Amino acid sequence: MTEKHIKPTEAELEILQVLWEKGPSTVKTVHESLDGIRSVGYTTILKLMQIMIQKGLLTRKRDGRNHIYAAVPERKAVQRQLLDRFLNGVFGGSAQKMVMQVLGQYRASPRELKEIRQYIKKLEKDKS
Amino acid sequence: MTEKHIKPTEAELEILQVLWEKGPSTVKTVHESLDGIRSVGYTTILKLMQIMIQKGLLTRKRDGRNHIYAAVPERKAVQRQLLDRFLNGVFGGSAQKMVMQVLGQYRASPRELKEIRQYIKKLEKDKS
DNA sequence: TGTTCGATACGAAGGGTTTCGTAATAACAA
DNA sequence: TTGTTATTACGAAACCCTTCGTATCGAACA
Repeated sequence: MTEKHIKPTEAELEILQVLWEKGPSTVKTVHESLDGIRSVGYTTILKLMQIMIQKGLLTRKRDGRNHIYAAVPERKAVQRQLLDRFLNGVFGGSAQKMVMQVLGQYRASPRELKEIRQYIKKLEKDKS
Repeated sequence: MTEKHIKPTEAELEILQVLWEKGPSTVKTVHESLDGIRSVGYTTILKLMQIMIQKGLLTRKRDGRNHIYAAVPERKAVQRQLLDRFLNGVFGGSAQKMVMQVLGQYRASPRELKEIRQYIKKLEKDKS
């Protein structure tokens, strides 16, 4: 399951998000989730999910007259890959630059900042 | 110059990177930079850069028989926009989750970690 | 069995990106 | 001026993603 090149499109990523969030679901469920955010046809989602099966991004099993779809790659794995590409493509591979930009751009709550700081301290300890 | 929707494609982003890095350049320079990384034709880059002019991503001026191209949007502005989309699309908008994943995934040097920690402290102070 | 109705399968259009071949152009040199 | 060469302009193909209309299927029920 450790696919070399996971590269979901934007629409595919939306679908994966729903499945990661809700667990294995029908097309109907996924469609209802997404249609709430942006208007999109039922068969559009269906088609996308069928394509995603061919690409190996989803699996499915029959359940009466429905299909139940499940995400194949794990959320973390996809995030890791996309992050890697993004970091290299947009920030020249500098994790530091990216982190600082994120922290400056979105004000994390004091609690979050503290947690991040502690996480860094932990990393610093683990290293030595 | 504060474009509402800056959304360079991948190829366009590569070109912008070169121009941000090297400053205003000819097609030849950009092509040589990119061709070193992945094989791509000269006229492909030329065409892309011409399209980018139409989109307002680049400007150019004549210089003898050449054109000198320059990036229009600032690096930081593009990074900010792309980061915003990425964070929302991939990490559900949680800066904290993303930062922690980045820090865990790429080991920053002790010096970088320290700098980030200090930056956070600065943020914490500014807030109060 | 035959009808109904929700779900699936499929084709094709529309839009965008990337690619490159070829034609036109302009500077420079002979 | 004319030829040579580097550069630009342009068109079109190939590819991919997204969208949806329509056809098909199949379970449930009368």
